[in-house]
Amino acid sequence: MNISAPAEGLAAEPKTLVESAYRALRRDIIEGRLAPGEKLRVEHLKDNYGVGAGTLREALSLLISDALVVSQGQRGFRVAPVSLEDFEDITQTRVMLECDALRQSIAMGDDAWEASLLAAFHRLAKAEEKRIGSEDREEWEERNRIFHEVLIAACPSRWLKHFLSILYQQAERYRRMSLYLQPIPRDIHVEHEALLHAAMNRDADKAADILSEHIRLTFRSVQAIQADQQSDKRQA
Amino acid sequence: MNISAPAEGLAAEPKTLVESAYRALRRDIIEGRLAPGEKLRVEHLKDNYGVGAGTLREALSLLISDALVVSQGQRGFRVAPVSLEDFEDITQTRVMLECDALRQSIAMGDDAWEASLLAAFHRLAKAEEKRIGSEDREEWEERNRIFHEVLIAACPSRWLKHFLSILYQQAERYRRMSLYLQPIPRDIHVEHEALLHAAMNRDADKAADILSEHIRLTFRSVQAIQADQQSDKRQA
DNA sequence: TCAACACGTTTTCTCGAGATTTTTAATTTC
DNA sequence: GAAATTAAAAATCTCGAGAAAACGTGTTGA
Repeated sequence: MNISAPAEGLAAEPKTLVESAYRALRRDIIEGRLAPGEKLRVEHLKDNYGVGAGTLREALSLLISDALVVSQGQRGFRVAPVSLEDFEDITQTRVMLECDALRQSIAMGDDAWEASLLAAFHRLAKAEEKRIGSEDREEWEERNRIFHEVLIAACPSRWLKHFLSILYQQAERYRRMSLYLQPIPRDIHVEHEALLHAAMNRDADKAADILSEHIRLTFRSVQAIQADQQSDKRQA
Repeated sequence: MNISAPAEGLAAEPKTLVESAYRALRRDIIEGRLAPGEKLRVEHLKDNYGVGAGTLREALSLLISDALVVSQGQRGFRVAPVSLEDFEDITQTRVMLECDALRQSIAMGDDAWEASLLAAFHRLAKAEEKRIGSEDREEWEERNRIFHEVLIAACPSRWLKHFLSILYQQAERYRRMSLYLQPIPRDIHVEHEALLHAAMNRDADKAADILSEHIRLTFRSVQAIQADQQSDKRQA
């Protein structure tokens, strides 16, 4: 995720094979098709993604920026491992940065920002309705990301937003493990709605509180799932 | 700067040519030998660094993680541009993150941390003495980096420390423009000493205040230099 | 004078093959 | 039987050459 990437996720079409392979790999890692810790053998993967070895190596190098891939000189590439400890760190860091960014955004957002926030919420709500029946998760994921992005869009700090985009991506890996088997009952739509209203009312304290809880709840869900799996193992 | 890099900057020897080229390029960018905004032509640079084209491309891809290089598909690589606006953003973000990390570090640091902090300060002080006469800036730069790193070393958040290492590197680019022509009189040794004592006394509020000022002063120095250059231009 | 176009040059992007290093497996030795 | 040694196999790392795109220059036409 380049810091100079176009804002608001209006990702332009990939112009090079490196870019295509980078995106395909990123998707496969975030969505779990490439398992955490898995070895990424260039000679094997280059066929899967239809590019040369050098091109694939370059794509993997780019994924190191996002901390989705790790490399240890002379011993190749691996999918970045996951751990509950890491997700807790991601969650806490994200709460701190995203609340700060949200406060700045609420303080500085203008009418156009309010309008795009409403629009993003509406698109998300529509996807939430559709999501009930279908398994079209990707659309909801995309719109959820954009809603969170627009919330902090009026924050003027490019670096804050850059770091948050990395953390969001990291969190998505974990979130995908928990969202469809909800050990903690939650109505995400209601959470988003409360967030929207607090932001529109320029109530920074309330918005930050809701956002904190919103982010932390996902961590607790993943935590609960892991606890379940642990006790399952013990019984078996 | 890989997040899984060994802590405390005990950088192991580079094991691959990619790693060597990466470090050489990073150094040349931070120290200004490769100018901000400059085009990085692979065919030309590969001779300078004594590696093949593919290898150099990979090194450049790694530098994108650090936001020291930017690329626009099909139009090659460039050294990341600099601007006062960007440095102000870096400064503010760094103040927020580094103060938070420092508070956590002070809260959690044990005896071993205190010892390594004293040691790092001592090494820095020695380098400061030597620096008066000589032009051996690199040693001081390295020890200054380590002192700041050790200050926050006891903070348990790997992500916070990862982001801070990126911001520190960015700030170093700007700092190198200002430190030897000091438009604002300052005694950096005294600042570091006050920081050390506040940390050793576990006075988090005071330490955070000093650190904020310490980081902000560098920004004001660069700001003053740019203002001077502007007025010089106007006179000429 | 300016804009648009075409051509040649430069640079980027991409691939496949060869040299090192790591990993695996079998063999030997205590 | 276990540890150490050795050799084969696999994977990584590296380079140079060819295809595609961008850039600069000079020409043409209104």
